[in-house]
Amino acid sequence: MVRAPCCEKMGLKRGPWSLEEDEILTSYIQKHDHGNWRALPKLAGLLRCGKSCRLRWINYLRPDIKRGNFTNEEEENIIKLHEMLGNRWSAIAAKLPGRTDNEIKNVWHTHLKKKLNQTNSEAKKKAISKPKIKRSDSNSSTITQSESASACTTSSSDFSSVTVGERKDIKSEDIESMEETMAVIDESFWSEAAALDETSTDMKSSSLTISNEMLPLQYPDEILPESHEDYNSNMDDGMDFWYDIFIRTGDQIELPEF
DNA sequence: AATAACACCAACCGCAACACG
DNA sequence: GCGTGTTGCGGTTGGTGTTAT
Repeated sequence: MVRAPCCEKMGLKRGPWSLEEDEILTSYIQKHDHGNWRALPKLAGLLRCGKSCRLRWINYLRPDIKRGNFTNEEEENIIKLHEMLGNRWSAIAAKLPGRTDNEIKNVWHTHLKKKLNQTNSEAKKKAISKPKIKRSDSNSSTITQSESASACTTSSSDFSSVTVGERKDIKSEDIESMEETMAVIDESFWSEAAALDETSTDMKSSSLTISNEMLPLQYPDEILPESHEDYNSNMDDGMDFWYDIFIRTGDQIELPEF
């Protein structure tokens, strides 16, 4: 069976929809439901292919579509969902009532991708001056990057992982052990840390002790990569560096210059 | 004022998955 | 299990509006 030629070859109309066409399609679907999309245009009296009608209805005419700009909350949700699901726009749209996959895809390519890249490059710059971390326990030596890398494989529950430095290859077993305890502190951590440093009256040096109040800044568990493959795809999609220093409650961080 | 460059977004295309006989 | 038709999805395109030169 040969694929049916689409629209133009069949003498059907293409391009932007007129108000009249919208009205015809809307009133037909309201009366009869869409049923078979392929048969719909003929039944409704439209010179369009079924595919085009379906798209128009789903992305524009459906009554439950939310119009207007995306709120910050929606944008943040998209970013988080994209980290989790990748380019599965329909799955992302399913979590955002009133928004279509096409709209989300557009907003991702026009705004969020740039926004994320900008955020990452700023974070990269900040990461150049790495903070020193002092352990609060008996062997309170400053943590080095190699130490932190080895900490990756530990599953000690009182550790939180923080990212600092360039991307490294991480084995899938490392990911598994990290998933239980891993939390990534992102740019907001450093800005918040800086703000704390500025406002704190008893803080003489530019250092910060990790306290429980800071824990909510950690990445929520549900947006961690589900698999090594997901992890890699996230990395390829702009999240191209992770800090790899591990901190825990009570640790003291000497903050970099801001 | 003209036009080039850029940004946005609706619509299209091709493919894969699914449904059904 | 296979062939065919339909639907849904993600990537891409191109028209239009806006901003910069």
